[in-house]
Amino acid sequence: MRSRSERRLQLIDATIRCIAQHGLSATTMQLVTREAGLSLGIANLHFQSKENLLAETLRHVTREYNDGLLAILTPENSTSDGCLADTLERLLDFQLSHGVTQRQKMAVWFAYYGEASARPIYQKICSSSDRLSMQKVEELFAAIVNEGEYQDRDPQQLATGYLALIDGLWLSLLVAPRVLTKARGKDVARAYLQQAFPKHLN
Amino acid sequence: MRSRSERRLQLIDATIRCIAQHGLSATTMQLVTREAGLSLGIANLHFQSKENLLAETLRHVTREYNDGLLAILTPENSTSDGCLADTLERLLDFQLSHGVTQRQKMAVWFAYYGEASARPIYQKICSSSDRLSMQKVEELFAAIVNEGEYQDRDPQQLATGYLALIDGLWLSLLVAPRVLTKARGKDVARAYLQQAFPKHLN
DNA sequence: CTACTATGAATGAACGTTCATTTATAGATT
DNA sequence: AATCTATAAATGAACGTTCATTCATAGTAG
Repeated sequence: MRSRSERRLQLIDATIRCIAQHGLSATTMQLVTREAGLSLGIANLHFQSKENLLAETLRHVTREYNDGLLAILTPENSTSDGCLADTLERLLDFQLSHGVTQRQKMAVWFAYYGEASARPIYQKICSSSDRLSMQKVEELFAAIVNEGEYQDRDPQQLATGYLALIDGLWLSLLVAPRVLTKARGKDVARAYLQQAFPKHLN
Repeated sequence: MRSRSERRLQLIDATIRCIAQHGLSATTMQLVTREAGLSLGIANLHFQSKENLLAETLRHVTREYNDGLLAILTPENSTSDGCLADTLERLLDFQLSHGVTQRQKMAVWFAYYGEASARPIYQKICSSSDRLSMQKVEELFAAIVNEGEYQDRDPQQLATGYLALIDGLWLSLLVAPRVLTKARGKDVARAYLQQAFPKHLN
């Protein structure tokens, strides 16, 4: 017998693996609980319903990503480490790191995005996560624009473009990994940032 | 009584509406045939199975988009109209046009992308469509780089980045239309192209 | 003993698919 | 023109399956 939080995590991990392997629509309670090595009824005990389990799984993946992002983009970290150029570099490294771009995570991410337009709860989680990323990246870009005296650059527009670019690259990595490698994707994102902030990236 | 092709189109249209409204996983044969104003059995008569109906619907949406893209990017059109700058402008207009960015189409598109990693048939259709876009945009960019004597620019990298950016913008338009408007999205994409080809866009 | 965790057979709702039947259309026959 | 016949289109009740959920039962810890 395990604690409540341990079982919850165990089930969420199994859910992630099921979604990545079988897709969201083919993920059943049988599949999830078997993947977790537990009995069928256990998921309803800890999550009440499948709908809730799926929402909690999305929250888990989202939180994991946001925590990683905040670790880089919270002011105390980005200033204590020194220059903004380093923060920019670390942001790029993180967003195209192995942990973030592994198939399992991306498959889960986009599975929920695909259903988001029809499910308010998914839409809410996804959009509030996006809003956070946008805010933090915009702050960073604004600071860089200020420091580098990049006139005629709009930090908000650059942030919108950068985050859209990252999303698009993730999608390509997921759907056509043969065509686009992670290294190449990183080059593309880096080129975008170099064009935007030539003094801060080389 | 209608012809085979008419009924097929009628059912595909109804499927698109159902996916946009209820999501892919909640799209049932009941829902689709009722939306089309027809009886339950009719979809199996014309498409054999639900799986096939869904695949044909994806093919339909994909073909529609590709046709629009090819109308702009086939050599005879882009040269007959004159300069490459116009072609670039028309590409941008098309990809952020009302027809392409309407919620219904984008919702369908990303619903399938979300399931693509688990369903080979979806993956195949999506990735082959992506490959076509990539090829055509790369050709255009290569011609522009040549014409504008943009040294140190890699057409393939620029095309990868541009298409990823467009995908990411579509995703934002779908998930958070309040945050990103179509006009703003177009500005962002235009800014990318301006940075890449300053002589060809103003 | 009490309270919590875990199991998995049982349940009923919902689903895709089938098929006997009905309806509509077009060509042939008178 | 009118009637018959052949073919295809369309219907929806019925079927078997799968699914999420429930719950009686068993196990475990304090």
